Amino acid sequence: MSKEYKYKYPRPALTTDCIIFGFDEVELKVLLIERGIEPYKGQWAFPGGFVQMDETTEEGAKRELFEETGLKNVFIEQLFTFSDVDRDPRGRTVSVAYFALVNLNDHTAIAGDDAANAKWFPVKEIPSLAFDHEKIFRMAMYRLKGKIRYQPIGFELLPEKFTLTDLQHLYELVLEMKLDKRNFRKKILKMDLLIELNEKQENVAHKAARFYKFNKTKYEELSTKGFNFEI
Amino acid sequence: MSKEYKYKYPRPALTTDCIIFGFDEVELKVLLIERGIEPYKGQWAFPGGFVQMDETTEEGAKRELFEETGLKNVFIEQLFTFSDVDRDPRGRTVSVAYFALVNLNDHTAIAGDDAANAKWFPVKEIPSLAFDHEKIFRMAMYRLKGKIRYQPIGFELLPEKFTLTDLQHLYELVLEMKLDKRNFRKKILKMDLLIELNEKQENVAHKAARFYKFNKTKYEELSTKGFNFEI
DNA sequence: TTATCTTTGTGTAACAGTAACACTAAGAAA
DNA sequence: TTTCTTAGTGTTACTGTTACACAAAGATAA
Repeated sequence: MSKEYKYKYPRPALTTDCIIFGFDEVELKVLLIERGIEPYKGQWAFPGGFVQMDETTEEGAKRELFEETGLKNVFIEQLFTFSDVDRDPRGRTVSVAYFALVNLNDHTAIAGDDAANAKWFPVKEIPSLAFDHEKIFRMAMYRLKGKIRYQPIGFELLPEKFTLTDLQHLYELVLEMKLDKRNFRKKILKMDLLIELNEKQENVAHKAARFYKFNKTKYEELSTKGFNFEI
Repeated sequence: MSKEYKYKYPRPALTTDCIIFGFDEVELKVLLIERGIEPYKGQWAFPGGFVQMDETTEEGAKRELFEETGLKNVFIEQLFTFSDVDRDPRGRTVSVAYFALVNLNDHTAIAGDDAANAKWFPVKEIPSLAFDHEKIFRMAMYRLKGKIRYQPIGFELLPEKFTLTDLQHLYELVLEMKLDKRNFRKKILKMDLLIELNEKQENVAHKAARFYKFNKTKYEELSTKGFNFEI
């Protein structure tokens, strides 16, 4: 039966949208879904859906993320709430957007590889998007760029073990600027937040680089004491 | 007639809350409203209300702000969307919180002075608050503190004309730390964003300080060219 | 009219952090 | 064994930050 829920005053529909950034050690990508129905049928959009009555918007976004990628326990953060009156032609809809960061190499079977209508797009090759999702995307990029310098969120995009060159490349990619190798290493190592592993690259046609991992526990300890991460 | 609006799926109610910071050259304050009805009757809460179908959440927050303070054209910014399932005992309610900055000296008749149930509280003397408003308040304070260093939002709290000592006091108050007078002046003047006025304090029992005003136009020009404000 | 009080307004030197820059070492492939 | 590619490392100049004290202005009180 339809039209079951009645209210004294009209209410906007409430949805979440999830901007999922993925990094495969080469490119920064976002996950888009091809819409199968009108409006905007055939166009690409961020995964998202209605907020249920028994979940917070963050839980809703995590649920969507899991449904689309099979991933749990990934970094997720509220981005912004979009509420333009005409942003959805079907009727008044307010959307709380979240952005998530995942690594594309650790997890072999992340949706988009199999799901026919989901695909990872390099952030430099985004097609035109449905609804106000281009606006949402610009904001997500801006936030990522601003945030990566002051919070150690870059590690969320890298695999557990990474080389300093990997890390530098990621920063160069996101910040869209070249960084000096020696200065970058000096700075990041001085923070003393990386654990040097007794492991090196294998099967590379040059000197093998050492692997490191991020010391999250130490970071959390330090940041309660007022330490500020900064690249 | 009631229960007029019907939907196929249940929808949370959508509200805005507005954390209005005011500065009177001595203290930093926030505007609170005493609730006249249940739930939380008699307790204090941030002004807010339901989002209408023909306005964005930001327009709704501005409308509330105008209704409570009579102020228009003040600085306002989205803070966060709060969506805990049980945050309102009357039923599922999601609230988009905004924070606003106003100066309490420029405008003589700002609500709270007359309206019996609205009052400015120094941020160090906030009573216990209704709903999840204490959580909202903590977040607003944290945001203000973080943001004032990297964006020239402090000027929104000061009158048009202010002395460098006023500005320094505001920063000391918000950042909760003492700043060195000479270094503070050097830094702020080097940015070249203040216009030195040919006007000094009057009726003060000591050497009169010069007035300055913020060059907003120049800041906006510079920030498009990549300039970053920082104290 | 002079002394006192309060706050304004200013410079310098030590120090810390940032930016610029090039070569040797390792290891695979030819 | 030579070549190729990337890893890994230090020093110097420069820039910005911190720490710090006293004379000038101007109202008020003696």
